[in-house]
Amino acid sequence: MVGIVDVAKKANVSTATVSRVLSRPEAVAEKTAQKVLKAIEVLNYQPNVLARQLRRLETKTILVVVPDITNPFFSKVLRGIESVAVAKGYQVLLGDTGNDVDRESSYLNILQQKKADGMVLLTARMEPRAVEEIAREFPVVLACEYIEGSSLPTVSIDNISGARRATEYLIGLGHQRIGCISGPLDVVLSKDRLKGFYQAMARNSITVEPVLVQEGNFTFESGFNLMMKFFALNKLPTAVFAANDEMAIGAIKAIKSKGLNVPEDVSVIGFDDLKFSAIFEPSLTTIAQPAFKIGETAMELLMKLINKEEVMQEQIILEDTLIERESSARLGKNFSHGM
Amino acid sequence: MVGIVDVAKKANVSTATVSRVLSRPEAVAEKTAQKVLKAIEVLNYQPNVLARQLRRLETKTILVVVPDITNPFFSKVLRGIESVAVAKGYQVLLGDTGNDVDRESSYLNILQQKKADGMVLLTARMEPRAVEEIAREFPVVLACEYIEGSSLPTVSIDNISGARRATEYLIGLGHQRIGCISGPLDVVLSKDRLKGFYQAMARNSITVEPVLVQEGNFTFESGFNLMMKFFALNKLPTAVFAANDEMAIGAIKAIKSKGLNVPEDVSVIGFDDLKFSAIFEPSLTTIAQPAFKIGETAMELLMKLINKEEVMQEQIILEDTLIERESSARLGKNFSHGM
DNA sequence: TCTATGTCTGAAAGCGGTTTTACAACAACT
DNA sequence: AGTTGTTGTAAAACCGCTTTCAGACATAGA
Repeated sequence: MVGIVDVAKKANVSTATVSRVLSRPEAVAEKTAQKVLKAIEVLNYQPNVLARQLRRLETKTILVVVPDITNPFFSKVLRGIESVAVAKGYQVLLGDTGNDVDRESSYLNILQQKKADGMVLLTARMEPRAVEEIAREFPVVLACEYIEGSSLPTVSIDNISGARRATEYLIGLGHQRIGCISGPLDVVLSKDRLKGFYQAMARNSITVEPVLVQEGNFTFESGFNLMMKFFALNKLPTAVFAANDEMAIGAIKAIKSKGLNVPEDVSVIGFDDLKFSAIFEPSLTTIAQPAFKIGETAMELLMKLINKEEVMQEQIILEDTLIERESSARLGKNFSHGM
Repeated sequence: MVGIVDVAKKANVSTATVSRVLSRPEAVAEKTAQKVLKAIEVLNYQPNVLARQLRRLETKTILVVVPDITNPFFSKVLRGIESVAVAKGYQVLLGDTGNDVDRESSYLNILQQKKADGMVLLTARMEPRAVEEIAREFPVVLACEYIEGSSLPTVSIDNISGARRATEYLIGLGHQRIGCISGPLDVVLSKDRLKGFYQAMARNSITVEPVLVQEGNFTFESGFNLMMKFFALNKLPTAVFAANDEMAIGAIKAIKSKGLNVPEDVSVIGFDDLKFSAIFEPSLTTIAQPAFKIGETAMELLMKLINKEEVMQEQIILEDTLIERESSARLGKNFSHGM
């Protein structure tokens, strides 16, 4: 291992000078710098980052905790985070929890052990208190999710209004018997989307039949099964709001499996706008989240926290968009197949 | 910051003793250990990992370089890696290259700077020489891809035989005019799949029409466009082998857009077995790669290299599987719609 | 010529642990 | 009692780099 002392020796200067050439070249004479640079070149010297970090007490690394990296929505957010991280000279340490709360909180240690300068959480199911405590001491930002009643820095869309918009869109198409396949209700984000659904129904004075609201877990399978449940209960809605695209697609498959058509017999709307949602047939009407942008924004916010910059706004809400595609249609519309 | 000296002072021992209590408790008297433990407890002492790493010259971190984390195939491999990493007390640093060769090689520095103990590459488009050089000095394993003519540790399936099997499956269904939509040919993996395609054709003495072999880039769009090209050239094959599922689905969409049906008019087979491939309609016949297992195996291999264990086999080939679904059928089969 | 000012550089003290070395204390043997 | 061996602890060196502090030297001004 070639170290800074080797370079110093070779260039006939002190280690301090070598260090300065690397970090503040303007503070050292041109001629000396040349000598040092050459020695570095010849010896192929690579500074040991660990030592530098220990000295500076910073890691240039941030931790991202994800509930499921396999989920394309999260990986897109992650990419947004990564893109600005790299641009700012940071690396990202990945923590995939596999939707496991214990593993989620175990990642807090990494921060405490100074292995990362900050953290962005894409999931927040652990003890709110634990997160808040950590956040007091280290830079933390929540993305996508937030913690109820806490004012931690957060970047997300407004899930309530998004879900409300989705539901009102269906109502606008004439639907009244609208089913809802929600996400797991221990997640704030799911609660919000459900809340938005109820709000839309209430605003339009439509009574919600309790049995038409079912709790899923964001997987394709749960979407499929819960739609089948509607069939089994003989409570077929004319439209379904699913709290994410994967479940929406599951629901559509269930409808098709019963020989019915989407949107002719049942309209379906999802949430997230996965790439695949545009490809699926029928293509899925959905609420698009700016996933990449959420990631970017969250990372930018985190950078500001790390650099102790003035932050005027710690709760950032990004815009979602309703994307109309084939899976939704006006109630009772007379479909003329084949043009 | 409470440090080891504070603990030592509190417990009335030296810092060395505190350190020993933490790393080799058997080397210190029971009574002393108790005192120390209590002091640690009271002060809520957290050892500074950076300092430890600097001294031990290890990071307990591995670097994973991925071409595109958004691609569900890679994220699944990544998950496999992560699962064994966590089990062994390692963290994973993520490097997403966005398919950019420069960023790919820039990640090599992380290793040289000792920010990671080892690396697994899910992409290897950079200078083979650069990789080999790094691999001489640090533990490196390639997963999914490999480098031609090099004997670096590798975990993957046999892409040649996989592609051959896919093609021969189509041939077995009676197809002769088989089109191939390959991956980008600067990637070994793509070359191999193409090679497998040619092998299958040659073994069965079928002449390949050059125009029926087109180079895509693994995206849905390229699959769609190249299939459209077949139409435009008036060279419609009766079956198509696409080098991955995304392109296969793109091709199917193109076929459908022309008013033809899959598999009635054209059979399509893909490669990877994405989750979505089973959901898409028609569900996709494909070659399944054990993505998670590739990740696990690669990480296990890397662990052995890091621990300088004896490794009997450095090139590991895992089994792929042909999954028959709806997108492929016997040539000229008389389809009876509606059962 | 002598002092003031400024520019460069080197020595040394950390950063916060781990590990080696040395030694003290005590038990067990001749 | 004197020697040897064992065990537990403290002191100090070390990991490799950064940064402060002060000294050396050169140039400019008095």
